[in-house]
Amino acid sequence: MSLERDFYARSVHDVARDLVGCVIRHGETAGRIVETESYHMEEPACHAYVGLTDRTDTLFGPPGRAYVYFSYGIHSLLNAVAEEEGTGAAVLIRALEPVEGVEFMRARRRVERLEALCSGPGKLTQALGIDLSLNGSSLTAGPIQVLGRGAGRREPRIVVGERVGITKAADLPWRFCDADSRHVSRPLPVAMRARRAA
DNA sequence: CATGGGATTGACT
DNA sequence: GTCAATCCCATGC
Repeated sequence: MSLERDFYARSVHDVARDLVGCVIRHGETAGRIVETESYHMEEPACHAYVGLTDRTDTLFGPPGRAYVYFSYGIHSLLNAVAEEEGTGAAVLIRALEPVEGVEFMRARRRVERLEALCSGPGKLTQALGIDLSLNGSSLTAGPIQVLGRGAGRREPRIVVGERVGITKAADLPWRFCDADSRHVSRPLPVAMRARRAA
């Protein structure tokens, strides 16, 4: 049921789109992915743009591993390494819909609202207990697992938008959101702003 | 070795 | 809408 290496050894943009609707699990907690972004070494917003360094080692490694890095001195951000070994590319996991272990998430996050638990890349790592020590770990063998969209589950309706919070290559449409989810992070993509659920 | 920027969040005006 | 917290890592002296 876990996604295998071949799933990740493809165009990082296809991987990002196809990860929406999949379930990510760590320990007692799990959530359904509702938002991702793709990053590729040929474009300056990607950490791998600078080439192979100690930091980007994981990005250039084999597909199907976790790239976890620290942001703003506070947050761990989780990515799934994609494309063949030697190509620096990864999918940033930006938001989840909580599925399992909601009380663990509430305890770690110290907030109650379901929509506040995992609606951002720094929030979901805190909720799932993911930190820098998991950088380079396998997503196919664990401890972090990624499960495919179950058979019979609906195909998510995907809205594409511009990536969030970057200053370089900010116009590329490499953000993928579940159009029907209330757990997508702010700011919402333009295509999701007008329609408010009744 | 010193410096500065960043794929964020939460609190506040 | 603004802004600070806080630390890893790349770069440059």
